[in-house]
Amino acid sequence: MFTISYRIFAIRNMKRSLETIEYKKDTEALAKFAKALGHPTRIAILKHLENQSCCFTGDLVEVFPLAQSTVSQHLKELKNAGLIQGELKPPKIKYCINQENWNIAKDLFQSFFD
Amino acid sequence: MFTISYRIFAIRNMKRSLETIEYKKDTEALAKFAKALGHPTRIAILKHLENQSCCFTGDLVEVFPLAQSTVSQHLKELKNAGLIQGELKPPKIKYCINQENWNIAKDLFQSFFD
DNA sequence: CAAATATATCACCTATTTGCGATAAACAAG
DNA sequence: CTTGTTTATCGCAAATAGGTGATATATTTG
Repeated sequence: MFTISYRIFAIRNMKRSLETIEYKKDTEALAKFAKALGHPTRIAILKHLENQSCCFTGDLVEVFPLAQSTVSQHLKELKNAGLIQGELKPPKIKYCINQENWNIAKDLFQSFFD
Repeated sequence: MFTISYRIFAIRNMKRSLETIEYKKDTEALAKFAKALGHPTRIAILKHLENQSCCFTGDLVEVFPLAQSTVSQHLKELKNAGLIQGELKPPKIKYCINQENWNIAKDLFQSFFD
């Protein structure tokens, strides 16, 4: 088991790099959008926004059996990914789909899948 | 700051549920695919497979500056998500896109984005 | 100013992800 | 059976994600 060939292999098998990898811009962008879509709650929020066109945080808290802070967190991630945007209607915040980035994401996924 | 109204709010603001949420089948499926796509290395692997149609683990280890075990992990996740499949060509393994699930994912994303 | 309302953020905990080196496993060839 | 080749898996550490209750912030209204 601990033969010489194993040792030789082990050396060849070692870490290739410590630097962070450089990917193409499109690859990074697609991965970022996909990551934001990678949770069922966030998919459901976006579907909800597509139907309603817009809605408030409170509406979503009523729809999902989650704490308000949890819903807020998911909205934050969607906003960071650029998929939604919030418009202040004090004291509420109206969230809508960010149509510009939505189209970018749509195109990225479309061309990715041929 | 610690007024009565805060206490009343705090109670209303508490956890809504401890059970796991039930989502629609499509929502779960889309989230699962998206999660698998949520890392640039995995996007790059899939793009590579789309070009080459198929390739071995070793080919990918040469393409990416990552340890062999790391590449293997990413392949495992893509396989678990159903996006790729491995065919044994001992001692190698030839990975290809799972066309059936690929089309399912494609349709899910397409109808999600309208 | 005080109270109410709506939302965000903090501190905390647990679970998952990402990466690695080392090792195991499967098989072909000598 | 031993060696070499290729890939998977294990064990670990660091980082990130997901959820919560508590608290902060901002604004309207009395």
